[in-house]
Amino acid sequence: MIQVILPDGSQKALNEGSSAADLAAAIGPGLAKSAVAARVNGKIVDLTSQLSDGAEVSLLTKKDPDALSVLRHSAAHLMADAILRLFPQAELTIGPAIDEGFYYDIHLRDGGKITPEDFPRIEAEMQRVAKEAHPFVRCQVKDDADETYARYRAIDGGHNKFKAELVEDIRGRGEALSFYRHGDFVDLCRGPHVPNTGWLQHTRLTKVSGAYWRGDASREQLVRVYGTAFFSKQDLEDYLHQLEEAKRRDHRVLGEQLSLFTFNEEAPGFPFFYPKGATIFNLLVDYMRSLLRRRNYQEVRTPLVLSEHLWHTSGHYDNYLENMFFTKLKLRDEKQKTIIHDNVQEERPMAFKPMNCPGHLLIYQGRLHSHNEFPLRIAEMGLVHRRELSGVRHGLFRVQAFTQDDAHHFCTPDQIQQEISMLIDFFKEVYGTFGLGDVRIELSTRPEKSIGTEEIWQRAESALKGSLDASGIEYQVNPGDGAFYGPKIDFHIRDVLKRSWQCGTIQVDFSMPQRFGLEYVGSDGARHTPVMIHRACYGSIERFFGIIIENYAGAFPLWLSPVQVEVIPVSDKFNDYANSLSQVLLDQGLRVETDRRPDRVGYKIRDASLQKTPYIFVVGEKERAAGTVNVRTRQGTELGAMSVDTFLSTIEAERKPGGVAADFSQVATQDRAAS
RNA sequence: GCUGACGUAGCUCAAUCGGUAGAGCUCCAGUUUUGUAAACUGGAGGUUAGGGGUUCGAGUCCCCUCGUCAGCUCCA
Repeated sequence: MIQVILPDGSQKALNEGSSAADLAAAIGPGLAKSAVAARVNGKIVDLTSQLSDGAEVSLLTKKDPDALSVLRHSAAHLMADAILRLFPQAELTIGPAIDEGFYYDIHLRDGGKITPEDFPRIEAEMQRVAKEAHPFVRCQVKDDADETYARYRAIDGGHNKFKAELVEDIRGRGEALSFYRHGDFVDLCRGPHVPNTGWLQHTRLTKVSGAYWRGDASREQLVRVYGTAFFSKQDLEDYLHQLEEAKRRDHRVLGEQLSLFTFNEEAPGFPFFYPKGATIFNLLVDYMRSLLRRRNYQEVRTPLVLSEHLWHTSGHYDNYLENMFFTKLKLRDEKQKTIIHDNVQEERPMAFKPMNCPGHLLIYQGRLHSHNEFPLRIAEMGLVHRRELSGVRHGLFRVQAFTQDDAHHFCTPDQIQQEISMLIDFFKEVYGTFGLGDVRIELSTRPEKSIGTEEIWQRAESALKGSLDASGIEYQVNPGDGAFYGPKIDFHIRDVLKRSWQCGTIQVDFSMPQRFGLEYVGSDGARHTPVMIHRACYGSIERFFGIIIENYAGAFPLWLSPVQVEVIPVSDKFNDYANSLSQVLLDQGLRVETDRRPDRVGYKIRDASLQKTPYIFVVGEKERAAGTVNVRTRQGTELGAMSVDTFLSTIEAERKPGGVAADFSQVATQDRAAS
């Protein structure tokens, strides 16, 4: 007999040689049926794996997030099986589970291809094998003569050099080769897998793209087929629905439909904001400024173009060159005016700023500072330019010029922790205003390309860590992902579709102040080097704008709506009344439009609704006579007639950033009763 | 940057095998004076992304450049 320890600390006695499946059966028939895999001493393994005496065992059911990746990994095997049957020239490489599902990288001899048109027959084949419920069988291989190994080598033609490379690597590390077989299919795999292919009924292939063997552009081009898998049909349908919902909310499409912004071939990767987009952009800035004022920030403005020399001092030239735009001169030939000399070297070559920090450092240098004015918080809505590889541009999410709500805090080392604590609360408040309360924090440490000594990095990293630990906030560590001048914490927020976006960042920097020779006079009367904290909350205002477009699906809350009220006269006889109403609202600081086009009411209402205007006033004879407005919401609810004063007082709270939606349920009846 | 797909009116899309570039929306003009998600009629709008080639003839076939999209890689 052996004893195993269950998650609740209790012990269970089992026969020698019992598997995790046996344990599940011993606990109960329900668990035996729903168990997917097991976690033994922290490692996820197959249900069929043997348990040893004293092992800590927990059984994974479909509710466990780790079970989903086991399922998806198994689905990758199933897909590879189906593809081999349908594409005889296919050679398998690797096929892992990923966040959204799984993929398999496949090499096609003779340069064939797999397209989405092939998905239905691949899926049909997968479905067929899934229904047959073949068990996944693990085999450990001892030597080349092993039958399973021979079968593996032969399964896709027998000349698969990718497999040979993988096997070589594994043997090089002195590890045993393990294989998984289901039906006729065998694949090299560490496992674990679900018990049998019958678990894989709810799979779907999603897309296909190119990839390189081992992510190396100089190696072979592979076809990467993506799919996803779920335990239940409902989960799969929910996922597919969410994909459609994300498509419906695409900020690039909504940006055009709602006349917010556009792009033009003449300036690839640089957004053009239409009046409505500029309105929202400015509202985001206004809101941020109001918060900055309350926290004693001082806003500055610094140049877009600065000398190349400065970027050498800051370290950007050595560490950020590929992302920078440099100025080039063109000059007419002095003798022959028709000749233009291109790329003329300037005496003082200049570059566009990719970051605002050097400008702020120069401002700091402008006078002598005292510790008494610390923490000194210098802010700027700074427009930065960053050269991007052509393939990575994406709407407002990835542009070549963007505005950072940037700031730099200059402080003493012992002020770091309070500054960071303040910032964490500050940023969370901002995200909450947009309904983005689900915030995740990541700490990134020293990257390969960086400036500063190891000691300085240690200090900066422990300062950040200390602040996070002191705040009692959970965070995840990303080794080697920091900025070149210092470690950082990033804020990742989840939108209504549970998608994660990186927004805010806080970076502790001991290097830059040193490089620029910054000083302050301490209480001891001596000169010291200040610490600099780089921080941005929206991150990029352009990107944040894109995020909230998708988060709200274009139906902005009242305070952010570019047009808050659309006044629609039922015919041009009531244009004067409509104009006078709109003037009243304008005087109250609302953003109003009057639709005086000679069209029918229905047409104009439809138009305003499609533009997602929060409130629509329909006015005609009745309203003019009673001096009222007839209010309709963008959801299509008719609130009935009410006075403008009633309307204004009811929406008062909703007009403020983060304000709750107005409740008209009492108002309309009151007004109706009064009239 | 790499791989693949794509680029036709301001927008969304047609155009059979290589044979006269077309529709809806938008816009403009007129009629209608309109009551809660699209009134009617007419008009304007194009070097088919740009350049080169093949052909009697190119939106369509070939090459180059630019851009867009999906990934890869990278990032705010």
